[in-house]
Amino acid sequence: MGTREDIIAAAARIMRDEGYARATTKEIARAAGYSEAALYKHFRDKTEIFVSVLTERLPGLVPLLGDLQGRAGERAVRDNLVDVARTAIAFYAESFPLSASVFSSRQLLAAHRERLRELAPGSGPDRPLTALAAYLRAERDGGRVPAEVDPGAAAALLLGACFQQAFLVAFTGDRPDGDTLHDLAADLVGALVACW
Amino acid sequence: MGTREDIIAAAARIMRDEGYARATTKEIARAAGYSEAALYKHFRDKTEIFVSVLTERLPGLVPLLGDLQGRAGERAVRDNLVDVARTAIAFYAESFPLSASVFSSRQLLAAHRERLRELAPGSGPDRPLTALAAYLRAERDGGRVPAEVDPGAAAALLLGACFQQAFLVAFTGDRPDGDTLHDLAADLVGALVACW
DNA sequence: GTCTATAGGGTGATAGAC
DNA sequence: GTCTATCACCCTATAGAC
Repeated sequence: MGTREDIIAAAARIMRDEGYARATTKEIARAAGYSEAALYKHFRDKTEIFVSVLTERLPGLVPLLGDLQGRAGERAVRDNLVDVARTAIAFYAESFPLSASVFSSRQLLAAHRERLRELAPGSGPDRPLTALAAYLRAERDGGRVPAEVDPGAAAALLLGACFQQAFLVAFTGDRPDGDTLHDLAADLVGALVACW
Repeated sequence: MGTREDIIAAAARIMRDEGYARATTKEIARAAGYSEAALYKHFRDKTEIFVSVLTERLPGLVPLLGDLQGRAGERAVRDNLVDVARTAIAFYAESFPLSASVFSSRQLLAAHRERLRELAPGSGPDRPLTALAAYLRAERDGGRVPAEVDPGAAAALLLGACFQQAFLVAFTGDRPDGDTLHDLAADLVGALVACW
């Protein structure tokens, strides 16, 4: 692991555990085992460190969704959706505190938005939504989902619910155990596909 | 408007427009037209100002939901839900940047959570969810919603989707016009109640 | 209740040696 | 590439006069 990666890893850990406000260059440098000056040899400024954490360290929800689309038709749609919901809640719960920090300053928000578009076009926060909608469309074309279903709206309902549940988890601070998580995911999917 | 209200109003404006990081005591005092010292005559510390903004200035989504429950049966459930969705998206879009700021520091998050429970018990971020679920239960008891519907899950789907859409709006920075908002709300509700 | 002034501590970022 | 040392600034909170 190179210096740059050390720094990003340290920054990610501090931001997650202590909050963005505590993630000063001094703290990051100390945790990474380098001097503050070293930070500035690898990153233009502090914002660049933060944006790098966000774009390079977040675990992917998108990969799961991508796989899913290619395998449309292999398993029951309902089971696939429960998997998606479970993964999404866990993913959002982990990434929420970090993503939310972006809103602590307009400048930071703008920088992040800009950076995201420049180095990973089309991988913004709406990416999971479009990926899930594409999967549902594929299943619908395969006749395994009723023709009347609106893939975009259905994806928005399911992932939106996961997003908010994750917010609640992050806010209250207690993470649900595996069973609770599964039940929650199953209930949401159940309500969504009630009459499919 | 008293001094205290002036301060809260100024703080709210700065936090919304500039982000929490920019909302320093100096800025707030300047914008409110008072000295920094005056802030500390009305609030114990800066956290108390922030929490006051959050609990006293956010427009109410809950009132609408409360009214709704009392009037179950008067209008088509679907129309009521579209109203709820529209209001919820607007509400969440406005409050998201502020609420998100809570995550900038663990200490702030803890303080806010604590304060919320102490001065408005049961009005946490899950309040709209329980209120909407109660409304749906009332309609279900009245036979206007199928017996198989899970009110809690349905509420989580609809409000969750609104929450995430609001996040996307806040993230990209462009707010949708009234028509777009209405269409979005109608699509979400349509997908939810497709077979009710 | 409000002010001015300041304490006391942190901050991001840079210079220059190795 | 990394270090030590430091700058210039900004932050929250308080003291004391009016």
